[in-house]
Amino acid sequence: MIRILIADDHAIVRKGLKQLLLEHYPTAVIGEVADAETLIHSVVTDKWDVVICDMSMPGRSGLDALHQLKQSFPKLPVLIMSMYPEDQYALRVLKAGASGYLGKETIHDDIVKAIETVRLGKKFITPAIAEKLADAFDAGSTRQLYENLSDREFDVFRLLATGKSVSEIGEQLSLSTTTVSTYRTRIMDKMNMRSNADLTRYALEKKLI
Amino acid sequence: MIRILIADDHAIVRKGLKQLLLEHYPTAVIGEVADAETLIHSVVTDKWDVVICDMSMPGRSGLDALHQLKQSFPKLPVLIMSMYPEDQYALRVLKAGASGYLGKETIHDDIVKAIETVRLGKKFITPAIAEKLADAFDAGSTRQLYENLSDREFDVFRLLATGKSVSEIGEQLSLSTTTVSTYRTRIMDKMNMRSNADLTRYALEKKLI
DNA sequence: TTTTAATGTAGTAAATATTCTACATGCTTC
DNA sequence: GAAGCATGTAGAATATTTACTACATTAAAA
Repeated sequence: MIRILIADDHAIVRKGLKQLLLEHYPTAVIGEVADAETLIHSVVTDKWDVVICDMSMPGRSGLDALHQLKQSFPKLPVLIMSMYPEDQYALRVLKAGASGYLGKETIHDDIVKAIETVRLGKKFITPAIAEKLADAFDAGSTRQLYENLSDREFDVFRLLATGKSVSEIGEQLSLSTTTVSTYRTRIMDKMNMRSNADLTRYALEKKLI
Repeated sequence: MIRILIADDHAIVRKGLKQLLLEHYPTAVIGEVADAETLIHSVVTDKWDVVICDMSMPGRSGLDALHQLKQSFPKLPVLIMSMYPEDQYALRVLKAGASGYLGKETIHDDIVKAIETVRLGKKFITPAIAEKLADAFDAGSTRQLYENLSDREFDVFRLLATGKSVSEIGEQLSLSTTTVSTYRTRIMDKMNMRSNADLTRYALEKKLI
């Protein structure tokens, strides 16, 4: 008999997930919590085999909650789910100690396999994420993403994040636009991002611009 | 016996919502569709009393689908739900002919009342939205920049802000990329911006993405 | 001290995006 | 009810960006 705790602020999502889980584990005990506080509390007072936690909950974020959980219960498997298909978060989440990452798109198909995997103490990693992971891990682990950029790359990164075009940047730095474009590619590569908007978001978040 | 059609791309959300509805309407017939195409199709071939539709579905957006629906079936009540608590969208959605707007936060509590209301041909308006509505009528009130955008433009604006390229957007909305580009120009014009990064920044600030 | 990996730099060809123009429709406005 | 603007939509020509490749130079590792 498995005991699963669901943490998500949307009642509908909890309901749907619970339903889904019961179809596969008819005897399971399913707990539900709607915010990070309660999640922590529930983990302290009850015993769970797996926690499934949404990334974006009000109050302290899922990531934050994850940190706390892992500090007190390093062995409790936590699966993180998120609206964002972007596996940009995936790395962050795994680094923070999660046992797996599921986009809400795929959760329906993957959840059971994920649970089986993490119950054995293993991590559930989709191929796409595995690749990202491998790439990211041989570079320094606790460093900020942008710290891996070379000086030149960093310059370009900031200019891109503020919305400058590659040709404007080329002009400003007296470089060929293709050179700038090459930097851009390398930046995207190192930072694991796909669009300039990602750079802008990131830079805003880190207060780099 | 009520017939309700659910349109949402997340299987879990559909499942949860269905569950929820069955608790209140044990005899209800609940249909599920995962994208706008199928939604339209299903409305044409079957008869439904209410449609509950997610704003942000892949392919044509919920807003777009809503337009089409309303064109062919002006009297069919459509409830729009959205992840975003912000009632930024609410006005827009109501103007497009929706019978009500529900944030996914509150749907759990409001859905039954909403359904009962719209079945009578009335609109379901939460107090928060009512206030917005009132404000909107007050001409002097500071109109947000983005409120000057047409629906189509707004769709494109959001997608651009999240980092989608014009061609991706064209594909997603089944438009020529040049059309999307034209919208982009008009958006920049109306909002007085010059780069996609500006859009991203703005959208983040206003919590539109 | 080789060998290897990272960095700074571009060119060419291919892919994308933008500009400008155009046209049909639907709503206002006078 | 005609005139005019806002909207939804694209095509052709043009401009910009990207992918791929390449090659010194330097820094790091073996």
